Amino acid sequence: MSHPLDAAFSALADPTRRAILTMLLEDDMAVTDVAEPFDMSLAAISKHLGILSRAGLITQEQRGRVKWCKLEPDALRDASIWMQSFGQFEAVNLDAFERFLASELADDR
Amino acid sequence: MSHPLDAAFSALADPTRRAILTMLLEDDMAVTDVAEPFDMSLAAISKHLGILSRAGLITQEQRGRVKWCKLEPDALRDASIWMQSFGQFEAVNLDAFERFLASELADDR
DNA sequence: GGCAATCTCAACCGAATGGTTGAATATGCG
DNA sequence: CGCATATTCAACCATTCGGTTGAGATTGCC
Repeated sequence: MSHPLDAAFSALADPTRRAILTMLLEDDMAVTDVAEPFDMSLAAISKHLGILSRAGLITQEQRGRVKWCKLEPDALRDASIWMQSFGQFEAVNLDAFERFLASELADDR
Repeated sequence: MSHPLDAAFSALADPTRRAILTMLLEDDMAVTDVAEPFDMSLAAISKHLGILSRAGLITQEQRGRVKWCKLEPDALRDASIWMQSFGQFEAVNLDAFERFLASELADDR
């Protein structure tokens, strides 16, 4: 799996991992807390986090005995940019999207 | 693999399939012509095309003994919108993003 | 009809995936 | 120290994946 896009897309292909990313959108989380809502072992979640980490979609920082997981959207952005090249469905560039985001946030608060 | 995003992302995870999509960006192609530049059997490419087709990323139309492959960017668009929601900062209202998309497209053409 | 061309099917193979369990390794706390 | 908490490691298992090969099934052409 040499190309970084391979890792990013195949990490995104799993619904558990996408759910984890969505959770991390809210806030950074410890491994145990990430695992809590899922009906699977902690070891399985630990593996999923490893895959997300190796794909660059999250980073993990050890603090004490707790490992904090943090969303890292750069790899997502690369994948997104790749998809943009199929621009038949959207003439949107990321800069425009960021301006959109900024205005959304400005409106909200 | 119940969720449509599962199929889309895991189809995109393979470099051969991404290359095929890029080729189809140029023009519709017959299966044999798709297979030509790759160093693998026709049957393997046929399988890849089946996966892309089941993911909704392409459609295939039989005409005579030739099966034409056509890029179908709707599934790509769904996946792209999902990813955009992770934009660098905060959670984004998808409805708002769709309105944004619509207005962008309206402006362009 | 006969033959080449186009594409899929079926069976097989090795490697990767997604899960399990039980043990191991740190770390924090009373 | 002794114990609970947090996380990973290692071995295992069933299933899927990405490829192969050889044999079909259609279709077009002379």
